[in-house]
Amino acid sequence: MTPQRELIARTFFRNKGHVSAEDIYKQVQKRAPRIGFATTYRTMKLLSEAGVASLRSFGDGFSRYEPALRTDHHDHLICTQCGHIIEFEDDRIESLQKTVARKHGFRVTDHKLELYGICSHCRNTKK
Amino acid sequence: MTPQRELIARTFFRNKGHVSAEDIYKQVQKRAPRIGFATTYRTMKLLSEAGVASLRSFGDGFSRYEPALRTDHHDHLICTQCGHIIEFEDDRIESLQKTVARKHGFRVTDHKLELYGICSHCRNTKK
DNA sequence: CAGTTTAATGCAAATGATTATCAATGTCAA
DNA sequence: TTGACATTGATAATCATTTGCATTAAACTG
Repeated sequence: MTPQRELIARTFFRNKGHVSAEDIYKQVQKRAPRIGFATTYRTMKLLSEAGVASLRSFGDGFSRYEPALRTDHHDHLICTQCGHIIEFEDDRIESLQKTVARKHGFRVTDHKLELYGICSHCRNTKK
Repeated sequence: MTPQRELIARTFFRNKGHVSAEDIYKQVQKRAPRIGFATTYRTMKLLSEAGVASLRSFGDGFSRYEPALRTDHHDHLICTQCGHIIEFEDDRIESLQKTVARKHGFRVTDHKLELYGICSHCRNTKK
């Protein structure tokens, strides 16, 4: 554990998740401009391999990280208008997923559920 | 509609879906080696914009296309070992998704559910 | 401590998927 | 046929991410 890794990790956890490597890099830059993006990427990969961050790629060009410490499984509602992401959790969906997977002989290790749509805010302030 | 576009489209539909642009390019190459990948990418984008193909990006580096003609909504089970992808459909999950989204004030336009795990085949043939 | 091994940094260049550029070619209507 | 216009295909450009490598710093060793 080096100073730069510590700063990067702290910066990462300060966020609410869904952070891109570049986001983290920019934030880190403000505090320590000498840290290169290579180190940021490397550290995020380390955190990811250590199981403390998990990689998630939404449809846009680049990959995002979020803390993997939490025990709850959360999924995402993504507004296609303003890009806002909110998390949700639904045990009934979770258990149905397991059922479906079992039916197909799968042992599920992870899952990803994303609902794309228009959030209430955008719907109200639209045209 | 040009000959190369027709070939690319035909090739695309011959597949079962979840095809990457490069997959299509390679297949097209066998029949018409003079077609460049630029045309393949362009045509796939056209098909996608025309609503006849839909873009889907799983976690791996590149984007996949699948036919969008079907009326049913299907989701994916992805084996993290052999990469095999099978589709499934579950109305109960669908309706729960709508419920959850409504609760958060979202109007859902699309969704994506991916379950990652080990398929039965890989589980049986493993060490 | 001094010296040596080792790992981590940061810059720049490499990568890999995708997109844009552009000259050459094809299409088609007048 | 001629010109207007879209499409092609080869290549160069992009953009996020990786990697190579020389430099620096930390961690042992005696």
